[in-house]
Amino acid sequence: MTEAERERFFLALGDRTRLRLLHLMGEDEVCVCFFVAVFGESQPKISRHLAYLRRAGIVAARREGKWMHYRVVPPRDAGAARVLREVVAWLASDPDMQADRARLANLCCAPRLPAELRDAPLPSRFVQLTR
Amino acid sequence: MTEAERERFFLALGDRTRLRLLHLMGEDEVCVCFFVAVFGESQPKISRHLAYLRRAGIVAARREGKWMHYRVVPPRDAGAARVLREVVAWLASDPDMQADRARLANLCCAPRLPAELRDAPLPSRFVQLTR
DNA sequence: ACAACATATTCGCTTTCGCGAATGCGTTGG
DNA sequence: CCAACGCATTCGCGAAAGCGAATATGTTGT
Repeated sequence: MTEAERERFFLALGDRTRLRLLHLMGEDEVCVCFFVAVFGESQPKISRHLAYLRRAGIVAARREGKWMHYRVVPPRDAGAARVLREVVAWLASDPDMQADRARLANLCCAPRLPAELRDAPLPSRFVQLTR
Repeated sequence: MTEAERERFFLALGDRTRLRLLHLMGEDEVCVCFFVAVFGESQPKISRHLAYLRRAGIVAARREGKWMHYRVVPPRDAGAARVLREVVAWLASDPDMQADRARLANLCCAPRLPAELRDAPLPSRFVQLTR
């Protein structure tokens, strides 16, 4: 990992929106529309921050038709991977971050999803075998 | 630790000069003049970066007469402290960073220090019992 | 008291970053 | 084929960050 890549790695973590994104992903894969819904932020803003994290090698994207899923991936550099694991653990213990998780859970387990999430693929931890 | 403090923490790590400073300190305390000598950078530049790290709660300063010593300190937040420990370990395995350590060692163990370091207090790992 | 030393801080400039608004692009359903 | 959807990217602006040069501040030796 070059010096510039390492700088980009830490700068990518130096923004509360990007940290919230990382925490909401956790060990799971999350669709972009859920980030927009949980954070109440504009879609271009979320998209730009995800691009930033992607360029820093911290998340990976997977397209499923028109739906884009994102997940945290361990960076190729072992040292960076260890740092990132500690970061995610740190975020997991934060009450404000946990509120985001709660909002995601409330959303996904609601009797009826809002219109704009009606056909959205749920994060796998919320997928029931019977729907 | 507030959201803003956490952002500042990561942004503080998002600069190669500040990372080199952290690595050169390691577990030791280092005088400002050695940073200037090893990096070959201007004193105001080094000073400003140290101030940045200080404000981020990553280093602490100790004045000894006119000499200023800096050392890495564990942040008060336990999560931040764990992340920082991983960061320092990561830096320790980096060849370019190790070159800085080598330059510091060469400097401190030289038969004669350069004039501007003549009276400077050496990092404790280079202090011999007999001088 | 004062000059010299070591370091911190400010000023002004340039570069980089974050964001709303707008737009571009790939996919999908009719 | 085309409109609608989901998302990525660009534009332009304001804010933040990095740095050289200059200066301020505390300490020390004469």
